Amino acid sequence: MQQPESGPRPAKRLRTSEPAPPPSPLPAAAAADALAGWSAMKPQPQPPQLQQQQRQAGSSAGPAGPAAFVSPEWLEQSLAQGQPLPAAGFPPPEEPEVLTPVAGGRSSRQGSCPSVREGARPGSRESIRSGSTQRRQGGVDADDRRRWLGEDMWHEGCATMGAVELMLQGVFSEERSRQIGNEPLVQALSELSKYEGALAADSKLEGGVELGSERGEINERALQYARAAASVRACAYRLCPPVRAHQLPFVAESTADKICQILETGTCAPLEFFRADQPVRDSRGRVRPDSAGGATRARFCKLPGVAQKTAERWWQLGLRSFDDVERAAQPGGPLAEGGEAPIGTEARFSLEHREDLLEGTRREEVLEMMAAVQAGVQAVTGAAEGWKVEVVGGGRRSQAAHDADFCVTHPSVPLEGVLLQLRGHLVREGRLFPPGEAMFRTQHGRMPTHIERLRHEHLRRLSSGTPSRRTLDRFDRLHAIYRTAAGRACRIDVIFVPPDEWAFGFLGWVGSKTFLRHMRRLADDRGMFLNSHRLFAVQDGQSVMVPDEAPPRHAGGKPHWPPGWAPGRRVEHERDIFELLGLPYREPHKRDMPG
DNA sequence: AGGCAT
DNA sequence: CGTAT
DNA sequence: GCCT
Repeated sequence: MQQPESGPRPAKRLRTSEPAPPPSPLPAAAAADALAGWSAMKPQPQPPQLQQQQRQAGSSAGPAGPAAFVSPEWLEQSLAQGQPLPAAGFPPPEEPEVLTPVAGGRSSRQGSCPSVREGARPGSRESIRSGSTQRRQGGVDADDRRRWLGEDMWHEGCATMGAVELMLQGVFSEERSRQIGNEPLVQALSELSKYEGALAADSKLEGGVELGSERGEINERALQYARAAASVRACAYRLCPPVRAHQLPFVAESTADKICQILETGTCAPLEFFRADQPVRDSRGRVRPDSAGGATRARFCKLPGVAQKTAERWWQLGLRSFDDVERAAQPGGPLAEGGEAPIGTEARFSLEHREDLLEGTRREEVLEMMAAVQAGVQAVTGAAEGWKVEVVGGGRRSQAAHDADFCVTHPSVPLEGVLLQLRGHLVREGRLFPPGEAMFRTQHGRMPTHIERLRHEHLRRLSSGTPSRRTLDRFDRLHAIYRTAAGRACRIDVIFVPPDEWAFGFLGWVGSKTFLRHMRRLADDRGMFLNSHRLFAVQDGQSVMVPDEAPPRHAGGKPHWPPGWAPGRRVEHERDIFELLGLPYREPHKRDMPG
């Protein structure tokens, strides 16, 4: 079948969509009932979900009584949300506020908070629509784009590009965002994303048909909060209320509301409910029963070897803390061998060493591990010179990281088999906890045929929209637990990248995850396919490597060599990939889009 | 309404 | 089911 | 939940 060489490709996934469920009971009425029923503290006939929520709110986090020590903000937000909020996030008025709205941004050319515009009231239809004549793709008009990006990053093309490309013009540095004053807001949105992400295992039952449990399905709320958090991190001025919908990319009505609440009170309803392990409500005001336990489940997910399904399992067993889990894993408990949900080897180890593993990896430990990897590859290959061992992952983007990631290559020594030798070496040296005791996963031997497989993957995606079955890269890799000289346990990843794929592998392993999603979406928009191995395009129905076999594609999918590029030039550095995609280069510490 | 990274 | 950015 |  002949493939189109340019232009938008067909719909990616053919979903069998069920007819929409009948409209739910009036959300406003239900919400009013819930609040009235709660504040009056009188038992009224109600749906079981509401009763459950009230019990939880009253017993754990709710205030002792409606008239006691609640702040005006608490009352206001509870009314706005149509539900009583946990009181924890609403300190009495004399307490210092977490976030203090301050007029005027450091980088703002306007000299005052640019969100305050003449006449427009926050959140009103008037203010939302007022800029619509100017608005381009991405929902954000040119003036707002320019203020969001800042003068240094702004250029003419920014006025009309799509939202994904616009985002990639930004600078994503936690340090910069902190200096501007937006980092507390970034952290709040990122926290929401993590709670939503921890719930991703929940299967949504609609019309009796299970949705969202298929592999590859995503949690749209987690994704959206991550995008919004990234957008705020790149914002060049200090955000202060009122924040309008479409004032910055990936922030529309719903998120703008939450941002205003966070800026005014330090928190918002879903955040407080998640923190209190209570179920949150969807945008239509309906309780999402599967969202109970967000904070506890997100904490469980931090253990290596534990993800959404296991965390949900533990929550449903009534486990509420690591101590609970530890007790349940004792002989006779539900998580013991022969129990109803036996804990895995990796999770058991992680639980035991949680103090080490949850603390994260210190700088000197990263350097210790890097030296061990460097010495290890030299020892097992006998090649003393030429090894390149680079810190990647969060440790490359910033100082703080939960684990240590290393990309390894050599210009002439064949990498086949080196991973297995290194693995054995580090175990013999006592530096890695051995298999059977802790996380110890390796992938090897997938490299020899990987390019042809990637081409097929690319074409299959293009024609049928079917996503690849396997989503991780094909490099030889090791995921394990390292024992430092001081005896601490640290998560370590070692990835062997062949020299001709170095730039792609390095880019893919430096991340961040959210940054990569944006880059790969942009490649897709351009009719290309980007992964940790290569950049591909389609030509004559074939998948071809860019730039080795074909020029990159630009807007409209047209083949076009960027300045400085011509047939024969190869990708050597990360910067080359940015150029082929038509993006401004960003150093790793400026790719730190939060997740 | 379809798509959301690989 | 968990693994990576 | 936001963008196209």
